[in-house]
Amino acid sequence: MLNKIDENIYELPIGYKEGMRVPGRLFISESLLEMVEPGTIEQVANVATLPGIVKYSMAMPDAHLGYGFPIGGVAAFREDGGVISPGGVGFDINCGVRLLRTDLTVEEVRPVISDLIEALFKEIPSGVGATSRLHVSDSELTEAFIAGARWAVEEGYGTEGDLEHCEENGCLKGADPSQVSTKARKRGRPQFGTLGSGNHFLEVQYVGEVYDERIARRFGLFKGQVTVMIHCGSRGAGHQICTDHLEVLAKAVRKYNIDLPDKQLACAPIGTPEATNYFGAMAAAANYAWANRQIIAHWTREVFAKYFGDVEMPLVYDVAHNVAKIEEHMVDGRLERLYVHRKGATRSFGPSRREVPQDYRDVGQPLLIPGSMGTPSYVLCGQDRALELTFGSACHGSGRIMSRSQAKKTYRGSEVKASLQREGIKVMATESAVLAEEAPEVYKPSHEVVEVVHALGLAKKVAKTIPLGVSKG
DNA sequence: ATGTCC
Repeated sequence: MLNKIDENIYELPIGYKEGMRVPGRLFISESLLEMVEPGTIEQVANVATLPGIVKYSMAMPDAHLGYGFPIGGVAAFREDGGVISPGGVGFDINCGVRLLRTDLTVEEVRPVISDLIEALFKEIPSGVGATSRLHVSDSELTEAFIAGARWAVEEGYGTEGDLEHCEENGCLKGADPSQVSTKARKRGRPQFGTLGSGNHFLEVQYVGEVYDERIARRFGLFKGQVTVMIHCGSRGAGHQICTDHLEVLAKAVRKYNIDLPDKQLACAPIGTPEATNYFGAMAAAANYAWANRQIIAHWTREVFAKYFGDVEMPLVYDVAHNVAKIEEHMVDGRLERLYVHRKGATRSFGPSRREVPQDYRDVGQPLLIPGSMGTPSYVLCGQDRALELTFGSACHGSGRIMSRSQAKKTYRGSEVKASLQREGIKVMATESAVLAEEAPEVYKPSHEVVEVVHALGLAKKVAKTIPLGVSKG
């Protein structure tokens, strides 16, 4: 059924499932493919049946089972005849990663890592349903939905330079706060400026290895340097927005007579009110997430300032790995406007794209690939080759191989914590169960995932960061 | 991921 067509590329032919409009493509190694559940392959095939899908239904090497679309899925739809689907974005709209760099070295930070993590844990609220020490009014929330990270910067959280180093400058155009329900606002307002739970984290790390000196220098990275990685999304706001609009889109599927192999692929034709309204609400959630990461980054800088004085902590970059965006891509020799859905997939634009910030333009955008808790993360650089293969996309992380429930049965939080402590990694979490759910063993090895995208030329390895301490939900 | 089932 899966045909190997090249090294690390497998194709799922149109004939695999009735209704497929395009083939499926998995960008994955043989050994990682063995870890992919059959259901995930099925989801790749299901996405290929959606109206207006262009080229292929794609899966990155960290692919696993998701809601409707696989996590690690990339699908692009033409404006004329295509659809937009919340399943292709995910519940945590604009879940993403940002990386701050410092001019501190691992030798300076390691001796105080325990206190530093305790301070970060205290200052940056985390956990399920955590509430913020920031109190925004309803109109301020509306402004954040519209302006994203810029709203936070204008409120004094961070600098103009931060915005230049955010994907989309930290703001998706077309956000429509009128499509955000009262319920979503009610959940999102008190959580604005919180980390969340699950695989979300704030990690103090250091650059353990540099693979490409020239690009690392361009990103401001050097061996032994301390960095901070923040991984979080749109909290209850994005979750509620997704839930609300799934309900509307389930009806739209019947209204517009769309034949779906799975109800979880609920969608609406681009241009219909249902699709436009979801897109407006999704953009609002994406902007909330960017502002959220911006606020958290600011508080992180404040904590570092207490310990290390007036330390500079520029933003290396901020990537969105759960989002749908309008982008121009070459299709059969023509430039077309496409709705690119990346769910658990990172944009990987090389030098030829004007979306890459000016100071990275000659090398490509940074990609931030978090490892699982206690394992290395990677900084990659976008490559033009990705435009040919994946609409300019690559992997987003390690990818789960064990369910949360199974992980809780298999591991104990206290033991996971002790084992990390033995490696010198300080861990703080609101709930011990989260540590069991996020045990390093429940994820695919991140280095294997990164090797595949590097070998395919989707993104280039630049540096590896090693955890010193982590604050979690 | 998520007020982990209104």
